This record gives sequence, C-alpha cells and structure tokens, in this order.
Amino acid sequence: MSVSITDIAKHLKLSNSTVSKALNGYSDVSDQTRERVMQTAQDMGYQPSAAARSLRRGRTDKIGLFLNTSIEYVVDYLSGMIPGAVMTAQSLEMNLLIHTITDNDPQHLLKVCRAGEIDGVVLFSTHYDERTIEALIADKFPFVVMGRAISDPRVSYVVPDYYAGSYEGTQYLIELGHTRIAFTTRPELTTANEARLQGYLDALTDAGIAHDDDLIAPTYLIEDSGTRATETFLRLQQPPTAIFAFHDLVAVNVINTLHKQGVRIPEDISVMGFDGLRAGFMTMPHMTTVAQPLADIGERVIKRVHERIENPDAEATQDTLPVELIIRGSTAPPK
Amino acid sequence: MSVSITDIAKHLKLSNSTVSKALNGYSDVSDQTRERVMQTAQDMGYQPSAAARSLRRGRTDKIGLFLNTSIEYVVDYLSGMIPGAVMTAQSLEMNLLIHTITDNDPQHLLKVCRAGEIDGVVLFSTHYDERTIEALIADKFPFVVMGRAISDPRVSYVVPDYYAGSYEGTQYLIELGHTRIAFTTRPELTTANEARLQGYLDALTDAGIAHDDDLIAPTYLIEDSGTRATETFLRLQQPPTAIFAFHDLVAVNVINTLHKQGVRIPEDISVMGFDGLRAGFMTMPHMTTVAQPLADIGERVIKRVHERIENPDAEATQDTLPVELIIRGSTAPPK
DNA sequence: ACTTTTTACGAAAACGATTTAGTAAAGGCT
DNA sequence: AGCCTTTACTAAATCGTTTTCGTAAAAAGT
Repeated sequence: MSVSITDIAKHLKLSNSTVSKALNGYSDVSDQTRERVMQTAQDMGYQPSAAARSLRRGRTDKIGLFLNTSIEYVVDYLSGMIPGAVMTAQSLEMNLLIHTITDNDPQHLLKVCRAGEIDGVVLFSTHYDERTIEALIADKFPFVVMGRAISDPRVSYVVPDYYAGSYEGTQYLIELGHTRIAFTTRPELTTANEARLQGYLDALTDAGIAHDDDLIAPTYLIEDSGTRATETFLRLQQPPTAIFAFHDLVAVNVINTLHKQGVRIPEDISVMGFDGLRAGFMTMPHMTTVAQPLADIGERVIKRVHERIENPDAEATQDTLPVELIIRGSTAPPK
Repeated sequence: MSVSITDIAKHLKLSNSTVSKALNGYSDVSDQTRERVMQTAQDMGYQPSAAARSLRRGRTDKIGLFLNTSIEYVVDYLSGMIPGAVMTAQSLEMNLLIHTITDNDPQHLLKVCRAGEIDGVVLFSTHYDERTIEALIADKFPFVVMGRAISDPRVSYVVPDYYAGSYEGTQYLIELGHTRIAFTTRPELTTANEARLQGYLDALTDAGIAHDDDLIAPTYLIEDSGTRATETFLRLQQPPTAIFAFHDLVAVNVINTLHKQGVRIPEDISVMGFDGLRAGFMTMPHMTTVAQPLADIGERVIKRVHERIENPDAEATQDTLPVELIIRGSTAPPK
C-alpha cells in the first residue's frame, strides 16, 4: 500500500541501509546517491512508518496532553495554552497529541504511557488521581502537571501565580479608591483557592483595610452560583463597592445579576474577574480581569516535559508564571 | 525498561508465540497455560507495545481529529462533540486522538496519515484545503468531514441541518406573533450561510410574510459585529420585534447592545441565537437558540469513519442531523 | 496394536525502519 | 609493487508483536 524504504531501495537498486542513511544524513553516502534517494523519496511520496521508526528507536517524539472533556471549562484553557504549546513542541521537533480520558477507563493514561505511544505527559490540573502520579513516578515516566501546585518535590509543575494575581487585582481596586471589596472563593480547589484568598487578604492588610467576613462568599462553577453570592452582598447593610470574582464565569453571573437589580457597572459597583477567558468580552461593559498567562504556560510546560524526556533523572522543576491585570470597562473608582 | 512478551515467556519458560496466543485468545492454548500467562502479565505490568503491534498488524485502532486551534470558537464545538465521539470510539475499541494543525506545516495531516499513525481522519469543517481532500482520496485514506456539506460525491460528511434549524427558529418566532424578524448572516461560510438564509426566507414565505431586505444584515465572528447590525436595525423606521442571529456569539453582542440602548428583552425585542453554545447561559435572560446536535454529530462522525476504515470502497455517506430548538428567556410574543 | 485425529506448544518469518559491523574498490603513500 | 587509508556501499541484527506452519505427545478410533 504505502511506500517503504525498501521500495525506494529496489527502485534505485540500492540496499535499504543506504537509503536509510541517505535520508538520515549519514556521511558515508555519496552526494550523488543521496540526491537520487531524496528525489525518489519525494517522487514516490515516501513517509517513514511511525510504528517501525518508533519500535526501533524506542521513542515517538510525541507528547501527550490528557484531558477529561467532561469538565466543561477545560476547553477555555485549552484554546489559550495550546498555541504556545504546539509552537514550542514544533521547535523541539516533537508533536503534541491530545488524549481524551473518561471515567470509564482510569488506567487509560498509564496504558498509553506503557504502550510507548508517547515520550512524555502533560497532566492537566484536576485530571488525575494520586495513584496515577505514583505510577508515573515509579515508571520513571516524564510528566509535568499544569495548573496545580503539587507539594511533592518529585513532581514538576507549571502554574500561574494565583497569589500575585489576587493580590494585584485587589490592590488595583484599592488604588481606585475602593475599601469595601467583596471576594468570592471556590472551596473545592484547595491550593489555588488558598493562594487567591490569601492574596486578597494580604492586599487588604497591606493597605491597612480590615477585612470583613461578610464580604467573602463561596461560589462554584455551576449556574447561578454567582447570582446567590451577589444577592447576599447587595443585602448587606453596607454593600461592597467592588466585587472580585474567583472566576470569569462567576463574574459573568455577577454582572448579569447586578444588571437585573438595576445596579450600574461600573458606576455603582465595580466587577473584576479572574482567568482572562473569552467570556470577559461577552459582558457589557467588558470585564476587567486577572488573566492567566496561558500561552506562556503552554510554552513552559512543553519545555519542561521535553527536559524531563532528555534527562529523566534531573530534579523536578516548579514554575510559577506571572499573571496579567487586564483593565476593561467593568471597574472604576467608587462613587 | 518496560516488560515485553518475551519477558513473560522467559519467566514462564514458554515460547513467545504461546504467550502471544494466550493473551490474544487463540484456542490452541491450554486453559492452565492461559491462566498462568494472564496472571504473570498482570503481575509484571505488561502492556503491549503500540509500535510493534501496529507495525505487525498494519493498523493502529486510532482515529485522528484535526483541529486548527487558531480558530477561536472551535473549542466550543469540541467540547460539545467530543464526549459523543469518545464514547463511540470506545465502543468500537478505537481511540480518538486530537491533532493540532498550524499554518506552519500544511502537510502535517498527510504526513500523519501516511506515517500510519492513524487509521482514519475526522476533518473539522474549515480546517483543510481542496488539495488535502484530493490527496486523501488518492491515498484511499478513510476520512469524514464534520460540519460542512461538501458537494463532491466521493466525500463523506456529517452536518447539522442548518436549513431546518433556521426554518424552525423563524417559524417559532412567527408562531409567537412576530412578523418583523431580523436575520443576520455570515457571508464567509458559503454553504452553511446559504442554507440558513434560505430556511429563514422559506419560513417567512410559507407564513405569507414578505421579507424585507432591510432586516437582513451581515455579521462576522469578530467583536462587535453584532453591535453594528443591531444599531442598524434599531434605526429603521419600523424596527424588528425579533432578531435571529446567525450565531450565539453574535446574539450575545445583540443582547448586550439592546441592553445598552435600554431595550428590554424579551418584552421589547426577542433575540434568538444559533448553535447552542455555553454562551447562551451567559446572557440575561438566557438565550433561546437553535442547538446543533453536537453529541450526535460526534457519535455519527466516528461511526462513519469506522465504517470507512472497515470498508474503504463503500460509497461515501452524507448525514444531515436534526437540530433542536431550545427555548429560554430571550424570546416572547411581541408587544 | 495400529493409524488417525486432536491438543498444545515452538520455530521462524514478517512488519519497516535504524544501526553495527563488515567489505570491495579506489586512492594515497613509501 | 606492497601496504594503508578512505570512500561508498551491503549484510544482517534488532526493536516487540502477530501469525503461519510444523510437530511431538496424547487421545481417540479401528
């Protein structure tokens, strides 16, 4: 069916070793022969068999990115980080493959690794359990976690600086003149949540503002979770003049709820999101937000996986990348 | 490093042919031997080498889905169709792999196919050119186009019923009592655009309503394209009482613009979107929309690719799947 | 007791590439 | 001429499976 190295060899009356060497730039091939081989390969549409090459060389030049597509907003991160990841992979002469994982087959990731289908793995934040990590470590299989800080020193990860993002966002609101700044948390994400909450609290403290527990409410990424939090804030005797939501999708909810209640944004209340997703452009006014450096994360995570592939015994690396405050229309000084 | 069939054979003092047969359910293996092999394979953590197996068997049991991640809203479709696609692939004992394509390397898809990395391809609507299709046909490589109707009878595709969606959406608005229904088009998507426009026009005609060219405006998936269209509609002597947008993201824009102008939704003007993306939940009120059957599309497209892999010489298939009208809060009878 | 069939296994080839080890032929040197 | 080096190639092993063919031993049939 498809054309192999032997087909080229026969056609040129050469041995397949010579053809292989010509294609792979070995020096013990005459210029003339190399030229003929190259030309014929081109003409016959030769493409080396990935299976044969990988079997012989023991590597695939592929990195696997595993995603649980049942987690909805995953795709937002995906579209943000993939361009950087793909470009970096290309420059390292590797391919990035996205594997889907389901709850049906928890062993899928390990199977793929052990079957030698990829040389390294990017684990997307919440998409794994402890046993997977332990198994990868035991196998000495190169992997890097993206989006979650793991305290295990054997584990490499790349995360955005949640703490700084939260701190800077709060600081920005304080600089605008706000003192009653509400904050929504996301309790199920322990590490990220703690970092963000602490950033908020520290920014208040450093500005000499006492924090008010009434201004802190939990939200979840389910519909209308932000609505309830907003209504709670509005019912306070002294409502906030700014709301800093844990996540852009929650902020969308906050903004819609405020609209509905006749509250003007940003004149009456400022709203700020977190993550820098496209949803920030869907609100009126567009949303001020703390953006994750998704392209940088994609780039870095591929670089780190590649390093681990090249040198599996090196120390694990922990990267915390700076976030960016994106000022749009939903924030302004208080009345 | 990793454990091979030969390791198991040595450990049990068997030949590797016997081990292979035991693992693959051949009948000329005694029950006792099979049991021992299975157990040892389990104990040693054996996982067959994908490369070796694929080299020998000539197939990979993988389907590739190619995406150009630089196209923004692709991920919305992705998250919608992937669960169905993955589940179907699983039931067919195949894996779905997502490959990224970039403008850097237009030959990437063909290389992957010719390298034998996958057995079949899902082509995502706009992510290919004519030459790619021609090359795949020439190679007799199994592929199915998703989301775009190709008039070439050699090409299999799976598309949502754009025409019916547009017709039914318009019909619904008419049944609510609207007669002045604005419609936005998306000129750069020829086939889908024509189908949708025709559905709108036919629904009007069938209801005995003359269409008004002033109520048809082009939009694009760039920021604020929907804003301009909306402002144009509002300036008309006799403005529409309903706006049917070509795409949910445009409808978000329309809704925000109407809010800004003080127009109430749905009391003053009804708004309807198309596609059924998550964006429909980000507006207040939530958006009535014509949803693409993304899960069904995912399922069908994998089924079709699989059929073509099993029987490459069968006739190409064309599937048009029914859309679904999802009624939420942005539509109501006119005043 | 003899042939025939069945059972359970092994030897070896094959898939397509890479790579090591070897070798004719040509050229250079004394 | 005789020896050494370089050049340009080939043979063959190898990666880990699958699969065809062959064959002892056991079981069954006469």
